[in-house]
Amino acid sequence: MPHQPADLDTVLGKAVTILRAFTVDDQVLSLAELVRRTGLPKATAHRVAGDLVTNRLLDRTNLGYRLSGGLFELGMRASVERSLLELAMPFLQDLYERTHETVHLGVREGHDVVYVAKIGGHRQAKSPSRAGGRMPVHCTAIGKVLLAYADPEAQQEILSSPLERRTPHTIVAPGLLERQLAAVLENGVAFEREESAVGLQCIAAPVLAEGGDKALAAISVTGPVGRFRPEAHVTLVRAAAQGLSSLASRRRSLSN
Amino acid sequence: MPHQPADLDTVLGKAVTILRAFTVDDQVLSLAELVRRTGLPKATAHRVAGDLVTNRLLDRTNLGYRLSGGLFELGMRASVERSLLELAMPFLQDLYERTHETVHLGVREGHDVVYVAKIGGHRQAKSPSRAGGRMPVHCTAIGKVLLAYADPEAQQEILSSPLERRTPHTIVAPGLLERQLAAVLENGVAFEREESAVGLQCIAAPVLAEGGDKALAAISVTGPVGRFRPEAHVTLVRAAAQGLSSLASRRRSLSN
DNA sequence: CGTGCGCGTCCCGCTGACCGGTACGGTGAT
DNA sequence: ATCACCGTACCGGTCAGCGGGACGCGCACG
Repeated sequence: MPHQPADLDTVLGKAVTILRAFTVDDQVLSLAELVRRTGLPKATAHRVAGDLVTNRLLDRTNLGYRLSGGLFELGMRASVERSLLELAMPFLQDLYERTHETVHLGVREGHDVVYVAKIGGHRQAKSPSRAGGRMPVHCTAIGKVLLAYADPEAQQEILSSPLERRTPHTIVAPGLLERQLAAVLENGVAFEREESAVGLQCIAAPVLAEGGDKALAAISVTGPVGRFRPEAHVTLVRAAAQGLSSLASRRRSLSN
Repeated sequence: MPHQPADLDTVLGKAVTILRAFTVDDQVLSLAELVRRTGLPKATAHRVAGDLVTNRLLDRTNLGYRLSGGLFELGMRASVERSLLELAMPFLQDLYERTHETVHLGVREGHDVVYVAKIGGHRQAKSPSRAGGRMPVHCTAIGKVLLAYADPEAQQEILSSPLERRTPHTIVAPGLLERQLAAVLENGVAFEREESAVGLQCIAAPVLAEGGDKALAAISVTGPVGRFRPEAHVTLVRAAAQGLSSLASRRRSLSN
C-alpha cells in the first residue's frame, strides 16, 4: 500500500489527509472532490481546508483549493533532498550537456523511487516521471539501482510482494529481477528497456554513501528507443554518480 | 514583516509554526531549539512535533527533528510552481548551456522573490540564493523585474517601506529604484550590480502573462564581476523569457 | 565527586477547540 | 418547475489538546 492511513481522529491527520489528496497532476480540487477523496464529512473538510488556507498551505481560487507556494517553499527546505539536490546539480548539468537527454536524480522511499530532480530540454522524451513524483522501483533503472544497494531485508520485502505490470516489458518475475540486481552490483549500472513506458529506455548508476555499500540516491539518463542507446552512456553516468558520491562523502550531511 | 504570526491557538497553527521554524540552512533542530524559536511551551512543542513525525512531515533523528521527504514531495505538487518549473526547465537549460553561469527562475511573494529553480555548474559563482529560498525584491535583478511589472499598489507599498541594505551597492533610495523600474519596463531587462552580494552581477527578464502587462515570473543569469558582463547576455535572457512567456500563454495554467 | 544546568520525556486534570449533523441559498442540468 | 449538487453557515456536546510540573539523564563545571 502506497499511502498508509494517517490518523483521521486528529486535526493534523485530517489536514495532511487533505494535503495528500492532491496528486501530482491535479491543479485544483473542489471542496466536493476533497470530500470524496478523503472521506471526511463535508463540514469538517470545509473547516480544515479553510484553516489550511489561513495557514498558507492551501490557496483558495474561484474554482477550489490548490497547494500553495508556501508549501513549495517548505518542501524545498527538507534537508536531505535539498542538500542532495544542491550537490548534485552540477553533475546533472554536465550529464545533460553531454547527452542532451532527460536526466533524473532519485531516492528510494519504500517500494517507490521519488524523483528529486528531472532536467531536460525541449526535445525530451516525454516520460511519466515528474520531479517530486513516484514510480515503482522494479520498473525503473534508478529503482533497480537503489534496490540492488538496499538492505537485504528491504530488498526481500519488495521482491516478495507483487510486481505491478506497467508495460509488456515490465519485469514481474521476482527471480528474473533478482538476477538483474546481482548484475547491477557487478556492473555498477542498471538498465531499463521500456519497462515503465513503451518507447523509453534508461540507464542509471548509484550515488554511494561513505562506506560504498549503501546507496543514497541514483542518477539516470533516459531517452527514446531509436536514437538512444543506454549502453553508450555507461561511462558518463557512472562517472557522474561517482563524482557525486565522493563529493557527498566529503561533506557529510546524510546521517540517520 | 516577513512571516506573519500564524494562529497559536489552533493545532494547525502550532504545527505550521514549528515547520516554518526551519530555515533554509538548518539541517536539524533540537526540541529545545524549536521551543526557543516558536515560543511554544516545551510540552506542547514536544507533542506536536511528535504528531508531525507520525504524519511524516518531520523526521526524527538522534540529533533532533528535520523536515521530511514527505514534505518535499508535497511541496513539489504545488501546482503553480511546479507547472512553471516544468515548462521553464528547457529554457533554463538552454540558457545555462550558452552561458555556463548560474541561472535562476523566480516569482514574487510580497516583498521577496522566491526562487523556484537554480541551476549551475561546478564553477558557479556562489550566491546567497537558494532554490526555495527568498531574497528582497529591491536588491536582485529578478526582483526588480517582477516589481516593475507588478500592480502599482503593490509596487508603491514596497517602494514606501524601508529598503534593507545588503551591500554598499544596494539601492536604498526609493526614487532611484523607481527610476530603474521605469528603465526596466522600457528595456525589458533588469540589471543588478553587487547589490545583493559583493562580487556578483546579474541580469533578468520577465516571463509575461497573456496580456503582456503582468509578470508571472522572471529568469536571470548571475555571474562574478570580472569574467561576467551582464550586458553581454541581454538578448539571450530576453529570448528565454519570451519563449517561456508564449509557451505559458498557450497552456494556460496560471489562473488564480 | 557532587552539583547544576539543559536536555528530552512523561503525567494528568481542566477546558475550549474541534466536531459534524443539519439547514440554507445559489446554480446548472433535466 | 424540479432536482441534484454545490459551497457556506450555525451551534451545542465532548473529547483532543493543552501545558504546568516533575523526572531521569548526560555533561560541564568547580
